[in-house]
Amino acid sequence: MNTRLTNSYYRRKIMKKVRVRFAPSPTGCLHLGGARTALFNWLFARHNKGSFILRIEDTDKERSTKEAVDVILKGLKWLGFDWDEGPEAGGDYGPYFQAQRSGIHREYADKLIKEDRAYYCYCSPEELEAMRKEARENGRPPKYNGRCRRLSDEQRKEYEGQGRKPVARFRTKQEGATKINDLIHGELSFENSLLDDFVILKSSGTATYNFAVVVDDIEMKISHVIRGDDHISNTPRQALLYGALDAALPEFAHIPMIFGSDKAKLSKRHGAVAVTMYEDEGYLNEAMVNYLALLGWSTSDSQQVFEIDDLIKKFTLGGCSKSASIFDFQKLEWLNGEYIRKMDIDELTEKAMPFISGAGLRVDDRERVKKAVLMEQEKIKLLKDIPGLIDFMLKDDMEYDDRAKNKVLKKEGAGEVLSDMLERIKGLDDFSEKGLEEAVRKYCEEKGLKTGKVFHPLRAAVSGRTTGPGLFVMLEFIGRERVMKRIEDAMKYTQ
RNA sequence: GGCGCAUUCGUCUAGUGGUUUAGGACAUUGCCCUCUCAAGGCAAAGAUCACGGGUUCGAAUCCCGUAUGCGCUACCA
Repeated sequence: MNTRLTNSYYRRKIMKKVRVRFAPSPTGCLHLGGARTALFNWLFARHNKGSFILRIEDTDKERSTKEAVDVILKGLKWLGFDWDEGPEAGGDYGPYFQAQRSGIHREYADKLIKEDRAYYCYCSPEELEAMRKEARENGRPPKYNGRCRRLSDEQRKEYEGQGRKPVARFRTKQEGATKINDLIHGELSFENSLLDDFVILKSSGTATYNFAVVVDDIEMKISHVIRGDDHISNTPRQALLYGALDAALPEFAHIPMIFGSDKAKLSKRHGAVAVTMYEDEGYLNEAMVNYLALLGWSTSDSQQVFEIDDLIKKFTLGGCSKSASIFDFQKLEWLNGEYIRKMDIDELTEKAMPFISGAGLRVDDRERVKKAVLMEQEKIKLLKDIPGLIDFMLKDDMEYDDRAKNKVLKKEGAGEVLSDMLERIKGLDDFSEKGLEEAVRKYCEEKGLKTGKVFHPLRAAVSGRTTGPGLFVMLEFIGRERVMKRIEDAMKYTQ
């Protein structure tokens, strides 16, 4: 076999290897929008057997915190998005904290300066502000006016002498247009003349966002940039930098944003925004991932429920929509219920435990808790709901809700039914679901009563509510002694 | 202000020139099942495809305007 051919084939394979990254800035928690961006990147990587890289963009030293990094990592782990390279995972293209890459950024900037594709600018923030204000007042776009574009050595020395610290600006070419092929939006075109000489290195010596991403994406051999469409307008600037740095452009895919119910950007107002807060609310990570995938992505058969492997198998960027979507809690809850219903009872009990004990219920008899959960499984939407659904079965004392007290127990005949039931239950040989049902039905028959006339007061008396699990399983579970005591207690509400 | 992106039932969406009286899902309403609540089954209601022009025998689908929303226009990311 021809070696050269093999090499080029091999190289092409390498070049084609999918490498995507999720690059959050640790200035806040991992919210839904970020989680969804992470999800699409992760799915794309897994679908294509590529690498998913996590890079922390902490160049804004003012606002970045270590706590935020931890929260982001925790959120990603909860959702199950494992990363192949990044914090904790390591990798060959580190460091994965952008702040630690400033040396690399500066090297690239130096190269641009040397080639005169970038230059130092000594204008102060005040001067720039005045410049913009003046431009605006005269009806011109507030672009940088290029004052330091051609500085002589003397001028530069003079500024330095004044103690001015320069920024580095990219010499943006003003002719032509920059075209970007976006995998979701198609061809995007931008006039270069609308761009100004943007800053690539701040006076502190650290890179700006637009420069740092490009350098890091080149260095990390990122093949596809999948990010929120709020970055579309940044893309031409970045594309120009790729060109100046003589690097091949990655593929771009800009995914739509997620809004709250008021069509505004998601914020604190929309409730639990940190992804980890959904865990505390009793959402399942599988449901969350499934729902997030449904926001802005779909298959042509409108499938709604996806196991994670199915999602990986079916995910393509072509299935992404272009327009922003509104986060719908009701649908998330429905999906959560779907997953809870499908869940193995031992696993469900395990996940429910913290919520149950957190509500002050006794959990030492695990089998008992499990049985109680099983009885209500089909009804659970959030894990958080569980204590309220089963507490009357696990506690000795119990309260009567309004409907039970005033509607059911007050009904005519309820008192008589209850005192009869008390007698029969006392003398019942087989206090089991089956035995109870037989006895109660027999009683109805003898008395010529509709089953509802008996079942309902009995349920209300024993559970204190009008809804709940099947009556007879519930009675068996609660136990003869407590059932009898509760019936006695309930008689005081009857007329 | 300039530029960019978006616009199909309340919400998420299918749809890529004729198979569309615009399909599905959540939510809503009704019926069935049933000891209750759920779940499940069935059904209804809900979209003049943002608006206005074109192109075409024919447009939700292509083109051009307008409106609205969002984004960028920072030494934030």
